[in-house]
Amino acid sequence: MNGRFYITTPIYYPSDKLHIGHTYCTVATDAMARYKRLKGDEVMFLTGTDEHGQKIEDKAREAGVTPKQFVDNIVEGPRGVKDLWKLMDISYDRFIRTTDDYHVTAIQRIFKKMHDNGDIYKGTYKGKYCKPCESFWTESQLVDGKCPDCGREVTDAEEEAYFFRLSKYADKVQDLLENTDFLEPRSRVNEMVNNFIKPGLEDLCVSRTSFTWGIPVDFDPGHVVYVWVDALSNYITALGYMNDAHDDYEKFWPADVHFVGKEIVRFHSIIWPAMLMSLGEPLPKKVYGHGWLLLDGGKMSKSKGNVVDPYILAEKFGVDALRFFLLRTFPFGSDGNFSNEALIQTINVDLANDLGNLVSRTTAMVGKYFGGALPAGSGTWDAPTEPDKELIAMAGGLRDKYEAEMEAFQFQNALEEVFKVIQRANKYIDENAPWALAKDMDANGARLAHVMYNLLEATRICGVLLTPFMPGSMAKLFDQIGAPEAARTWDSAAKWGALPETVKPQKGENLFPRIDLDAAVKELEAAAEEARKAALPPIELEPQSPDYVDFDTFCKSDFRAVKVKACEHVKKSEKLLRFTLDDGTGTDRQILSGIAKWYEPEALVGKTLVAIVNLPPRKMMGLDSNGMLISAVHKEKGEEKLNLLIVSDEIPAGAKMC
RNA sequence: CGCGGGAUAGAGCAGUCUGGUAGCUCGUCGGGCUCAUAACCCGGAGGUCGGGGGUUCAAAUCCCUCUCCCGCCA
Repeated sequence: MNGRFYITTPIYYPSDKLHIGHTYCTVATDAMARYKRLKGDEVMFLTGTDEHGQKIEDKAREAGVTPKQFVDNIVEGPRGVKDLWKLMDISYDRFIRTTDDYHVTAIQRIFKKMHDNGDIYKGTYKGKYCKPCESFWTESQLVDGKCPDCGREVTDAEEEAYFFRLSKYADKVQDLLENTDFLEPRSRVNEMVNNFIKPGLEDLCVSRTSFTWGIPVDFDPGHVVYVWVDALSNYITALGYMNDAHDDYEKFWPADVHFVGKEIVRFHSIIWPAMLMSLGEPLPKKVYGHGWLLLDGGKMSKSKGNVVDPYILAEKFGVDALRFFLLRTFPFGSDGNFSNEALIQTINVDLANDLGNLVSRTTAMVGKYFGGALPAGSGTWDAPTEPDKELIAMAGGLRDKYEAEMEAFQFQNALEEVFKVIQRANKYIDENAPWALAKDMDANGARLAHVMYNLLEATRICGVLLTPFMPGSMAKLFDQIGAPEAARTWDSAAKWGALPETVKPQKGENLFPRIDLDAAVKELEAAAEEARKAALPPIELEPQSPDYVDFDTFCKSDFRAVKVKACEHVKKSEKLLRFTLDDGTGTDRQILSGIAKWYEPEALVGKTLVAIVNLPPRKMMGLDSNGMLISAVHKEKGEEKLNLLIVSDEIPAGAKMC
C-alpha cells in the first residue's frame, strides 16, 4: 500500500520578494505532501528558486551587488524565500537553487547530451531582436510584430545560438496532451494545443550570448544556457540526475505531479516533456495547472500596488488560518478572488465558530460534567439514536470521501466534506442537550458520557484529516481532546472508536480566536497603503545602454518631423491610437502607437511630432503601421509615464532630424 | 469572427464534462438553546441560472447567436 510520491512546486524567480500567489501554490503542494506522508508514503517534496537570467543580472546591477549576492539575499536573507516557507510551515524535503554547483554541472551535462544526440544544434539565428530587452524572438512569438515582453519595436538581427529540436516532438507531445490525462485540468489542454501546437511548434532557442548570468555552455564559451534547459531540469537534477550530490533519481523519478501556475503550463506541458523525450527519460505522471489569486477581479501586480504580502497575513491571523483559507476557499484549478474580508470571514466561520468552538464547548463540558475524564464504557451505547447513527456514519465515511477529493487535488471539496461533519457534530450537541442530561447524572450520566465520547471522536477524525492543512493547530487540537499518537494516524481516521473510552481532554487556549472584521480590514488596508507608498521609487529611469552604437547604424535611422492630420482610437484596442500623418512626402503616413492611455486623440491633431519613418511596416490589430512615434518614457511612483516628443510647429513636415 | 476564461438570490461562489426537484457561505427576517469563542441549532424571504433562438418528454447543463466583464493582445 505504501508507495513513493514525488511532488514539486515551480522554482520561483527571486527577482523580488514572493507574494501570496507563490504562497498559494507552495501551501497546496505542502498540504499534498503532508497528506501523502500521513498515508504512509515516502514523499519527496521539492521546491526552490530559478536564479539566472537577464532580469536578475539587471536588478543586481541596479542594487550595486553581484547577481549571486542579490539572489542570496532574496533566497536566504531576512524575510526571504526560505524564511517565508519556514513561517508558512512548509515541509519541503529539498530546496534547489539553480546556482547550486551540482545543478550547474548537471545542466552542462544535460546540454551536452542533447547536443550529442543531435537535438540541440547550433544555428544562425535570423530573428527579431528587441534591443531594450536584449532578447531574440521568432516571427511567431512576436505580438503584432512587436516584442512580446516589452512591446517595443524589434529589428532583424542575426546571432549564433543553440536550438532544441522541439518541432521533432510536436506530434508526440500533442498525443500526450490530447490522449492522456498528463495535463490537468482538462481545460488547459485545448489552450495548449490550439495556441502552441497547432500553429506549428518551432525549434527553441536554448542559449544566449547577450548576457552572462547563467550556466555557461562548457564546450562553447560565450554561450549561456537559457532558462528552459536550466530551470525545467531542476526537477531531475535535484534528485541527482547527472550529478553526485543526490542519489534519488531511480527512487523518485518520474514525478507524480508538478504543481504549476497556469502561466507556465506551456513550458511544463510542451517543452519539458519534449526535453525528457530527447534525454530518453520517463515523463512526469502529471502536470497540474492551478489558477491565480486575483485581487478585485484583476491580476495582482506590482504596478497596481495590490500585491498581497503573506507575511503580514500570517503574522496577523496565524499561519494555519491562512493556509486553510487558501485551500478551503478557491477551487484549485480555477482563478479565485482574494480579499481580506473573505479571509477573515472564513477564519471566523469555519475555524472559530464551527471547529474551534466545537472543541471548546466539548472539552469544557467534559471538564464540567466529568471532572476531565470520561468514565469507562463511554464508547458504546446499546440503543443508538438516529443522531448517534448519523454522526457515526458521517464521521466513519469521511476519510474515503476526503481521500477521493485529495487524490484529484480538489482541496476545497475535501475540506468541505470535513466541515460537513463538524457542522453535524455541532448539531449533535443541540439534539442531545448535554446540559439537560447533566441535571440528573444518576439517571443520564452514562448517556451523557457517550454523547461526549461521540463528539470527541468525530472531532478527532476531522482533526486527523485537517492535519495536512493545519499541522500546528491540529497538534494542539489533539492535545486538547486527549488523543494519543495512535489516534492521530491515517488508519485511525477510518476507525470509529480509536479514542480511549477514558479519554482526558484538556480545555486549552482558543485554537482559532475570532477576528473583528471591520477593525482588521481597516488595519490591513492601512498597512498595505503604507507598504505601497514606501516601496515606490519617486522616479525610475531606464538604465543607459553601456554599448556604443556605430555611427553608420545610427545614421540609418531616419527621424522626421511629422504633423498630425488625424488621430483616433483603434477599435477593440485599449492602447492603440491610429495616426494619419503629414511626413512631407505628399502621401499620408499611417502610424499606430500604443499611447491611448496617456493621450486623447483629439488633443494631438495639428501637433508636430517626431517619428522614425524607415522601420519596416508592422501589422497591429490588422492595420499597417509605418514607423514609430518617439516618446520620452519614465516611471513615477511605479507608474509608467509617457510624453510624446512634441516639437515646435515652425518645423515643416518632413524635416530630417540629425 | 485574435486566443482563453467568465456571467447562477444583496455579496462571494458550487453545480455545467455525464440534461431530470437550483445548492453553499455571508448578509437579512423569525424561532430555539444557554455547554461554548455574542458562538451553536431550526425555519423563512430572496433566483425567469446574462439576452434570444434551437434540440429534447425534460436544459443552468447540449447546439447556434448576441451582449457585457476579465487576462494576454504596444
